[in-house]
Amino acid sequence: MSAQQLEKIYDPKQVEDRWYRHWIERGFFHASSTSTRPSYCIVIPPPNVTGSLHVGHALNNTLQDILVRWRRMQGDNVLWMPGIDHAGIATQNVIERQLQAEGTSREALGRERFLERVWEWKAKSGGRIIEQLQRLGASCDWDRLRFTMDPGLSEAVRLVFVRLYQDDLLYRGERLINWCPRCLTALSDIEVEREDITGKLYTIRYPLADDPTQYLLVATTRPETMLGDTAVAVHPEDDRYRHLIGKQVRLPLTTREIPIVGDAILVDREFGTGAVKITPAHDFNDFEAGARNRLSRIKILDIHANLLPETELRLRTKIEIEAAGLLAGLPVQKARPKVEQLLSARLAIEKVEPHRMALGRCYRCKTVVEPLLSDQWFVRIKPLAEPAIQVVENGRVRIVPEAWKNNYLGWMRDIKDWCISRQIWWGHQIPAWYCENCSGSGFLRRASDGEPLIPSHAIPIVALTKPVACPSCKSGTLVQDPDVLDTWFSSALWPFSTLGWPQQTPELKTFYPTSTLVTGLDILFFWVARMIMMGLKFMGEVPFRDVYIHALVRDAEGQKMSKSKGNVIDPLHVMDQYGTDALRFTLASMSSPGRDVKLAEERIEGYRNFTNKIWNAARFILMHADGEREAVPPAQRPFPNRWILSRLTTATQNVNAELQQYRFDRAASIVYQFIWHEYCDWYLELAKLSLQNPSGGDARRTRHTLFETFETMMRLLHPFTPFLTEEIWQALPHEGESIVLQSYPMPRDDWRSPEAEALFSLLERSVALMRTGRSLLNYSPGKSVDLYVMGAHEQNRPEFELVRSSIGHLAKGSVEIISVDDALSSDVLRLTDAGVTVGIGLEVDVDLIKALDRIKKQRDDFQKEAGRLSGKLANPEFTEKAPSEVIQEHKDRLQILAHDEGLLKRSEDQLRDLLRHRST
RNA sequence: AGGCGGAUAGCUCAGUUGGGAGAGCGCUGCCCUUACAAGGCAGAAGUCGCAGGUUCGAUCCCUGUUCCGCCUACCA
Repeated sequence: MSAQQLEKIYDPKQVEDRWYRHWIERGFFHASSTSTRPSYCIVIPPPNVTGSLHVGHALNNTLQDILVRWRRMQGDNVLWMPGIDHAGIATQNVIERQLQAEGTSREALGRERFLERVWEWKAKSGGRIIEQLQRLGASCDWDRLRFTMDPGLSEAVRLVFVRLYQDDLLYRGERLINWCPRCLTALSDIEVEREDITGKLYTIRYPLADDPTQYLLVATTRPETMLGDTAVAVHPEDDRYRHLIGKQVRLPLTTREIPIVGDAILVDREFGTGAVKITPAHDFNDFEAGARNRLSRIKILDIHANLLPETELRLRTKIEIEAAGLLAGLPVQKARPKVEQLLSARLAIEKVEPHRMALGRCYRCKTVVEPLLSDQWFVRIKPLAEPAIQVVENGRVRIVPEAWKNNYLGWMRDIKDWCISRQIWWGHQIPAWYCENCSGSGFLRRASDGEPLIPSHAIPIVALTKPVACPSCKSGTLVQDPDVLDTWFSSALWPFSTLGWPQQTPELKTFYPTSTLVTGLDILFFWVARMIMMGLKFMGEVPFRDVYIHALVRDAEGQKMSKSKGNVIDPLHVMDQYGTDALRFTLASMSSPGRDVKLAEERIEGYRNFTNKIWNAARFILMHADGEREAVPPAQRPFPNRWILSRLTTATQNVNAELQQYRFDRAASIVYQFIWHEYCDWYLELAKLSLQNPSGGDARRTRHTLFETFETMMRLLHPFTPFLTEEIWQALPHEGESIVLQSYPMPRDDWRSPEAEALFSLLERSVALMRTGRSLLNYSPGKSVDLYVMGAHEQNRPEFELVRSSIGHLAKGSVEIISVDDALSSDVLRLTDAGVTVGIGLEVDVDLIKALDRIKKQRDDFQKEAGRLSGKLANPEFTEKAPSEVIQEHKDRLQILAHDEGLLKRSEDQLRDLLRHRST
C-alpha cells in the first residue's frame, strides 16, 4: 500500500473489525500453558451476563488491555483470562420481568422450568457484552472464556463450600439479616446501599402499668414496628429513669405490658428522650439488646414487608381489635402513617420532629430493605480475614494507589460474618441436604412455589453430591437446601477456578498467582477482599500481586452516570463516532489515580484528532521513507535525526516507567506530547528540509531515520491505540504478521545525544523568537526576519551551517553570528531601520546544551549556596562574625557559581537586606 | 459520627529530595506553507480554597478552617 492509497482522513470503521478478526484468527491472544517465558496474567472482572458495555467497563478493560498488550510485546507469556458472571439476583430479575410481560411468573413455571428458561436466555443473548469487549479491542484469550456456572467452576464452588463446612467456617442459623422485600431474598451487609434521608422522629407516650396517668416518653423513627416491641430500654445510670427499671409499661394500641430494662450499650442518654423501644425481630441493635436482656422476638412483618394478617397480628402482639383490622396487610410505608394516626387519636404522641437518618436499599432493585429474622448460611469470616489482612500489610499484595490500602484494612478488621444464602433460584444451589425423617415429620412446602421450608433445627448434610442415604437413619428422604449461594461466592474463587482448580492444571501452575488485578473501587469489598481470603485459604497463596484500583467514570459535571439522569455516555456510540482508539486514549489519559474520570465528549474529539494526526504523519512517511533501517551509527547521522532519536529514547524510557507504575495518564501524555509536538511539529518539518535534495547522503540517512523512528513510535503507541497502529504498521514496509507480536521499544543508550538536543534547543529558541517577533509586529510572511546569534565559536563546527540554515528556513529569515562580547543575558527584540532584528542572548559554545545546562545548574547551585549562606548568617551561632566577614569567606565560592556579576550582586544585596532586617 | 480523597488558567487536570507555575480543550490574532484546517504559528489568561506556622525561600512540609465528593457506621 502506498501513501496515495491512504485516505486523507483516518476512518476507524474501515479498520477496526478487520484487524480484530485477523488477531483472533491468527490466535495472537492465546496464551501457552507450558511456556518457559515469564508469565503475566490478568483475570478479567467478569461482567454480568445481563450486562451491556458502559463507560465503566470501557475504562476497566482499556486499562487491562494496555497492560496486557504492553507485556505481550515485552515478550511475556500473557494470559488475559476472560469470563462472565452469572449475576444471580440481577439475572433472575431480568427473566422474571420477561415472564411478567408474558403474563406468567417464576412460581407458575416452577424451579426446573424457570432455570431452563434462564439458560435458554443466556445462550441466546447472554454473550452480548463479549462482542462489545471485542469491539473495544480487548485482547483476551477468548478460547478460555469462562462462566461462573460452568461445570468446572460449579465443582470448585461445591468443593469450597464443603471444605469450609468441614473446617467449621460455615454455619446455618436463625439471624437477623437484610431482606429485600421485592427480590424476596436475604442480602449481605454490603449489598445494602445507604441513603441519607430526612425522616420523622416520633416521641410516643408509653403509660406505666401501675399508674396509667404517668407515662414514659419513647423516641422512635419507626412507630409501626412498636407492635413488635418487647421492652423499653433506659440507661442504667440515668437518674431520670433508673427507678423505673424492672417496672412495666403498657404498649400503646395493645393490651400488652412490656418491661423497662437498663441497657448501657443500646441507650445514648443524650439522644431523644433517653428511652428506647426494643424490637428484637426488626432492628439490628434491638436484636443484640434483646439477646442481652433475654427478650422474646415478635415478628410482625411477612416476607413482603407487609404487616402480618389480622389474626396472626393479634395473636402475636395482643393488638387492639380495631387497630389490628386497620393495620393488617399494610406495607410498612403505609403502616407508619396509619400507626401515627391511631396514636394521635389516643393522644399518645408527644411530638413529631424532622430527623436525618440512613435508609438501606437493595443494590439491585433499590427497594427499601428490612431487617428480618430468618434461617441463613453464614461464613465465619474472621479466621479468613486475618491472613488477608497480613498479606496487604506486609505487601505480598500491593494495592495501588496505596491510599485505598487503609480502606481495605479498616473494613477487614471490622468485618462481619458473611451471609451467603439467597432465596432465589438462579445460582449455585447450596450443596446441603436435610433428612425429613431426622428433622421431624416431613418438611412443609411453600404454597406459592412448592419450595421446601427447612426448619431451623434441621441438621444439614453437606456433601459434593447428593448422599445416597441419610447417614444417621439411612431411610429418610433427603431434601436439598433450596437456597443458592451469593453470586460473589463464586466470584471469590475466580482467580483459581478459571485456571482449572480443583484440578492441578498446567494453567494453574503457570499463571497462579496472577500478576495484576484491575478493578474499580466499588467492588473492593465485594470481590477483591474475598478473592484474597479464598485464594489464601485454598491455594495457600495470594491470588494476585498487584491490585490496581481505578476511578469511577462520571459525566462532565461530575455526576454519576445513570439512565434516569440521561447523562450516560454510551461507549458504543462513542466508538462509532470517533473510533475505538480515540475512546481508549481518552480513558487512559484521564485516568489519574485518586480522582474520578469526568468524561466529556470534547475530550474524545480532541484525541480523535490525535489519531488523525498520526494517520497523516503515516501518509507523509509513506511518501518518503523506503523502509530501510540506517546502518550508519546514530552518532554519524545529521543533526535533526540524532535529536529525534535522542528524544524517542527518552520518551520510550518514560512510557515504560510510567506503565510500570500504572500511571496510564502520564504514559499517554508522554506519547501524545512526543508524537505531536516533537515528532510532527519539529522533526518532520526539519526532515523536509533535508529531503529537498533527495539524492544527497543526508537525505538518505534522514529517510531511513524517518522510517525507523516512526515504526518505533507505532510500537510504543500500540497498547493505547491498537487498531490505528496495526493499520499503519501493516502499510509500512514490515516483517512479521502483526504489530501485536513485535517487541515493545526499550531505551537505547546509543540513541542518546545531549549534544544534538543542545543544537535543537538553540534552533527551537531561535525559531520561536523570530516567529514571535514576526507575529507581534504583524510582519508579513513575505518579509525576512534577521536573527543575530551571539557567539563566535559555533560557526566553526560543520553542523552549525545546517542549524543556521534550518533556522532560516523554518522562521523565514536570516541568521548571523555576532561577537560573544555582545552577549546579552536576556532575549531582546528590537525594531531597526532594516526591519525586524531579533537578538538572542546565548552563550554559544562547542556543546551548546552542555553550556546551557551548566549555566542553569550554576544558577541553581548558586541560589542554593546563597540560601545556605543566608541561613548561616541568620543563625545566632555566627553572630560573633561580622556579616561582611562571612560574605567574604563565601565570596570565592559564590563567584565560581555565579554565572554573571549581576546575579552575584543581587544576591549580595538580598543578603544585606536580610541582615539589616535581623539587626533591627 | 468517623475515615479517606479533592480544591492550581474559562473547563478538565498534571506538577516530590521546597527555589522556573505547566498541559489538553476552549478563547484571540495571523496563515488553506506540497502529511494533516480534525491543521500550522503566535498570544491573552492563575493572590496554586482561606488563615496561621516552619524556612533565607512554601502550590509542595505542619496546624487550623471552609466547601465538594467518596467510603464506613447501630445513634432509636
